[in-house]
Amino acid sequence: MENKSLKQIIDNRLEKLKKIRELGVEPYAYDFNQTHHSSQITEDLIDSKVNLAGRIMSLRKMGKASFANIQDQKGRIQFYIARDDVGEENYNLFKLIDIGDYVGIEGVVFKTKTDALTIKVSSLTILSKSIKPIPDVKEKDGEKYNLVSDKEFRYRKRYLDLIINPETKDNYIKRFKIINTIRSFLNNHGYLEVETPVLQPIYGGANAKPFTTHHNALDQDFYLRIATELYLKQLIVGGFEKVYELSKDFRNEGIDRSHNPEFTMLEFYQAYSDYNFMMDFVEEMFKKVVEDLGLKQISWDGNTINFEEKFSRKTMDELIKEHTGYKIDISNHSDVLKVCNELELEVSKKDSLATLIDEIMRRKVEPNLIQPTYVINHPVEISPLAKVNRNGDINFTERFELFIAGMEFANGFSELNDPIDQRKRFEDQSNKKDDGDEEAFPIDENFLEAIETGMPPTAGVGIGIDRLVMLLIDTRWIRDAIIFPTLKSLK
RNA sequence: GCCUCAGUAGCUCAAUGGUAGAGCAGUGGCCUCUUAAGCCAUUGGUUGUAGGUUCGAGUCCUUCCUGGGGUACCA
Repeated sequence: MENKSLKQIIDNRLEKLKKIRELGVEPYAYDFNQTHHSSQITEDLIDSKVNLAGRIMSLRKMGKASFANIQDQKGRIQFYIARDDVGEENYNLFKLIDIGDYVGIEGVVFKTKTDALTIKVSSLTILSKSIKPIPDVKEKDGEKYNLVSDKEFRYRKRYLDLIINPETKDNYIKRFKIINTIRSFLNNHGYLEVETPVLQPIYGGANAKPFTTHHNALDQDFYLRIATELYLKQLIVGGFEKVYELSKDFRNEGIDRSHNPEFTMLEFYQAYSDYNFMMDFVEEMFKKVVEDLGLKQISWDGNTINFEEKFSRKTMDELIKEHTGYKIDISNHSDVLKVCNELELEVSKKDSLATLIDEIMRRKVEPNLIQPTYVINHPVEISPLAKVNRNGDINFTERFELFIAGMEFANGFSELNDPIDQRKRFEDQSNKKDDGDEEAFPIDENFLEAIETGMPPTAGVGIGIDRLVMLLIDTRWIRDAIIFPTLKSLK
């Protein structure tokens, strides 16, 4: 509960609220005519009349005249208010203003003796009285004081983080711009944005533990989707040729620096194309996003990443050779096992070939893929929805994963459209599940029937949007990229 | 899930096991060019929670809660 100190502050503000009403003023206004934002106030506007609105961030009261700063979406601006300019009544209202209140000001732009662009107020309107105080951050010479250091505070009360920390706001503005850029890119290429069920009777399309829920009227359990893949492909079967869905997926797994239980995923599918086409397309999309942010290269966690060069494409055996020095036949289990042991990886000889390869990739290769790199042609066992290689090498698939700065950003493939093969792959997954693999997914008969009806050759891609945002705002923490991250409730 | 660190006023931080303190914010006063405004005065604490050790616990031990950092699963 609130303790005395906070209660005292709130009581004082409630008292002021009462006094404002006694002056015949409604402290929660209905509208305000904003003619300018703080960032638009320049020397060119000196002597011009302007109306601005925003939140009071600092106050310097000096008896019969005062300075204060307001913050709007674009930044901050100082205003000057003097009793002789606004009149006794309006100045008395101003005296009841606190840090955190929203106000509207009408006035004229001028420069103070210290050359600060300032609004000389002719009339002040209170727009919203703040009852609960915001942390008062002080700033001098770019140095900030009393900044809230508690990360938990910033995550639980993101609105305060946004008020206090301009760079937090900048990061989320970037996030939402990135998402808009991606939408425009896909729309401009003839894609249709679609919606598919969040509540799914059978989960699939990825290897992950799902959230489970229950529909009362149907008396049936549903899963929150872990991926949109199986529904989007049914739309391809239905005759849509280019579709995408940009939305939340849910995975009931651990929370850490780079994982949140709900996260934003983009999946898109294009009929009559293959993974080679999609690698070009994804590359173009990434370059467009980076360009729209006004960048040619980006720095992330101390690395400089260049988006001007063509993304390289390498198979797993090429990459393993490059990063470990071992030239191995990745279809030979005992060779791969031997290399795993020599690299001191924690594996057992019972592990499948695909697991062993994956282990080498994850430990020794992927963290070193700093510049944009497509890893291509994954083992069929870990790619149950991808077509096998057209060159006849049926143990490997036409699949790619895009790595940048050691993180995976995209996963795509030539979609498996052979219904007989697809059923067999599902049965293998289902057997793994029966053997206790919690993340293998169950057989989805609806999906198989759709494929049996006939799906055109198609390529599809999934892109983790939160990761992309992390890359572009240069953070290692997904909580800096997700505006309301999942937290445990306080008891 | 495991390991580890942390939690003191609205915010930032102090306090050898020995009376819980400061700055900012708040409140009252003075102040018509201030900008971490200034000057004077002043309010505000069950030290995350529940126990224990001790003459005495913010400090040592244990439980629980929440979070941070690792790590596992994973995107």
